[in-house]
Amino acid sequence: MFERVRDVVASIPTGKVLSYGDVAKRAGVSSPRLVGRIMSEDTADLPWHRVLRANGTVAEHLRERQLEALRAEGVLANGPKIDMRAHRWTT
DNA sequence: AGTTTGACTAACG
DNA sequence: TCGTTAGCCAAAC
Repeated sequence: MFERVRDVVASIPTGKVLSYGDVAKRAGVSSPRLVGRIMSEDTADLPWHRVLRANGTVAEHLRERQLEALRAEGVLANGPKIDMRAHRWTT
């Protein structure tokens, strides 16, 4: 199931983002916490910065890197939060 | 085997 | 808009 989650995250196009809940749903896992936990263990090649909370914020220990990475991909934050409505990956 | 802990979310106040 | 509560799964103690 970890592979499933990783696959979903890896398939997020540059400039787009997903919430943990979205990733969980796409990956077919039961809880968004799983996604977070999985990524905390193994983010090796994943664009983990493209995954944020549903409200567009991120955990503090990641926030700086997160925003920096997203900024580099064109997902500019209007402050400490990301504009999910604009950048949410919808297919 | 039971408790604690997270890169979480949705619902309430 | 921000803090709290309850529900959630798997790993670490």
